Amino acid sequence: MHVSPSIPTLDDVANAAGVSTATVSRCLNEKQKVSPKTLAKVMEAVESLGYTPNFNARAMAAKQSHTIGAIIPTMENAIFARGLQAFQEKLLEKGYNLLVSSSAYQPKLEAQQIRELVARGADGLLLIGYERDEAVYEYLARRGIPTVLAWASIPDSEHASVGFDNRAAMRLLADKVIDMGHRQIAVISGILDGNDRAAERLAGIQDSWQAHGFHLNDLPIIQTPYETESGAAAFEQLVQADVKPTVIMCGNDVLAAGVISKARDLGFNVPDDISVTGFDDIELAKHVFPALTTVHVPHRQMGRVAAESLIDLIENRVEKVSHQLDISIEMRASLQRL
Amino acid sequence: MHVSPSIPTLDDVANAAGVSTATVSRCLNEKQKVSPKTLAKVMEAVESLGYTPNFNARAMAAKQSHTIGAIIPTMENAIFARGLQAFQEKLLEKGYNLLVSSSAYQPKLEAQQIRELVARGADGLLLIGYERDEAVYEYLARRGIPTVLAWASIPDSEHASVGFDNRAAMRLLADKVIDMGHRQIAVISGILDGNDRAAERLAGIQDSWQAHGFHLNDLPIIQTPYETESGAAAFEQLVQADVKPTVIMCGNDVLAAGVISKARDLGFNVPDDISVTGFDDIELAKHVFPALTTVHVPHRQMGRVAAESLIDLIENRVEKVSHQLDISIEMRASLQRL
DNA sequence: ATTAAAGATGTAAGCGCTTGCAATTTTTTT
DNA sequence: AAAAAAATTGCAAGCGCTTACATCTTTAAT
Repeated sequence: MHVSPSIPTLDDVANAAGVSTATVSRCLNEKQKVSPKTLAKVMEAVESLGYTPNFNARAMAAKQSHTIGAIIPTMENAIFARGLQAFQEKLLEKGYNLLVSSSAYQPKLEAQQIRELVARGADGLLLIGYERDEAVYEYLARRGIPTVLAWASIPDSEHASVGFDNRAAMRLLADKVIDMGHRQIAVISGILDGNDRAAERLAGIQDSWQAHGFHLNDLPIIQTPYETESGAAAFEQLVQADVKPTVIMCGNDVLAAGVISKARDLGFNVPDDISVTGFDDIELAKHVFPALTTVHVPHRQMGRVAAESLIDLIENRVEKVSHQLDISIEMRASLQRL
Repeated sequence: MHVSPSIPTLDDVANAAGVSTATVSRCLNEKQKVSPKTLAKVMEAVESLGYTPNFNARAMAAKQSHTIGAIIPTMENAIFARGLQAFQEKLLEKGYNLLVSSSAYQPKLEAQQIRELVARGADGLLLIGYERDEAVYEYLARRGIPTVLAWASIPDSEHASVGFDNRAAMRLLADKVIDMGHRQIAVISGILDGNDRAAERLAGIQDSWQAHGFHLNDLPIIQTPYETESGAAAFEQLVQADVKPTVIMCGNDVLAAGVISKARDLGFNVPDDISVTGFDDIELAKHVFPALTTVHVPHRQMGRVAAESLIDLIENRVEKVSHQLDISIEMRASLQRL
């Protein structure tokens, strides 16, 4: 005869220890409210039964889950990995758990995942960027879910955020590129639709371009998904133009890696024949050859600060604040003076 | 006056639609048991109230969560990203959700996360590798939690698994290396303790080495964490030996990327001066220069198959099976005939 | 038209936990 | 030693949902 594996509950522990369930619950959650001897008695019962609290029941009764949800556009490339890891570490340290899902850069899917995470009782949410349907923000506000937007910063906003100014950062890099003598710039951008970071970065290049007295019509731009293959394909297309670019500025490092590989395949020497720049400074950037000139983003710091801000929001109900982090330009071999 | 944001419940919907909560529940879960007109009525109420079911309550009442937990050693490098993304996609397709956490390669932490996920009501678990405390397996068995082990395969085991033979794969690569004339092999392995994949891979090299009549004492091995920096440091150490290696075989691509970078920094030409091999064939492998010879692992397929197996286990209670996937050797420029 | 079968809906008992309040015990104060 | 205050503990009412079972309608069969 098969006895189904019965999982011990609070009741079982209470019986074993000869106390009420309320007391057991207190032993688990507010030790200071319980006498040392009962605590010992109860903990022993917990041990011997191998009791683990049922999370769903606890969340439901306590109306809080000690869980934070994060929705990132993708797990597939390293853009968010490092920041998210730091985010999680900080959360664990503070007694929270992390639920991750990925939206595949699809706003619809993101909205759905937000509902999903809220339905799961997430105490707070980490979202990437700020551009999303107003209805989503309304939903979050109505539900009273503390939310932090990361990887972007919007100081004047009604939302809490931690990130950096994508536009100013990219402009800084573009200024440098132009100062180094480049006049034929081509841009490989991520898909702009629904991705404010990509849009800001492109705008940064355009800012610089125009500030230097050039015309937007003379700035070739290709929009393509954030994948190395796409970067490679875009490069192939760009170098067939009448006026060859002397530098390719990419919306992120992943695209740039694709460009560098493809350039070599096609017989270009980077940076002698053509320079390349990226954005993010993911690990890859140091290891492609030539090493990639890029914008260094303090991912780990961003993750940590985001975690702290979010928990502040949840626990202390502090005002929403925006943290603006500093970026820096990482000059490496892929960009050369003309 | 501030009205706290009150979240609509099943009751609210039932009232609004003029039916019982049971009926609303049926509309949401088993439409076919409800008449078309009530369905319409209820759905309208759901819409207008903006109702989202409370996940915790549902999981508790139904005793199943439609949630799968996965614990991976790290999110930080790309080793697991691709497989996990595919895993998630397949799960979503089948109506399941994924909860991810990372154990930082610490068995203790992993055990804790397992309990955590089980407490959260995970219907099943995806774990990496097979080497873990027997107590963990007992716990899982007692709780009756279907579990699939991935990134490793253990055909003769009592556990369901989907993966590949790390040992045989690495041996295949080592055979190739030796066949190409290399006699001075040095190995940079991941930390063996608590990481069966790393151990198997090392064993594969040793198998080949001995099969070719060499002595284990002549095979330098450095154990180090799976990070590019560690790979670089290990390389620096290895090339200071009396007999210089002609090839460095690395436990994974991340280590190998570190080696290639460092080698260039130190003035070595890869592969003319020294060859390098990796394992995994992550994206990075194609984009380092020279491109990395490595073992190609079908990560996406592994993720998909793992998802399917796990769901089979959960829904149909089928027997545990092991899926052994085929790997292949990806010959690229970093390995050269001697 | 009568009865049986099938279909739709409602009733209510939990699922395992937390927590306000009341009851009890212990400690402190007078 | 009695009274008051403080510290422990227990009681029991939910938290929002699912589902076995009972009840009521409708449809099919005789």
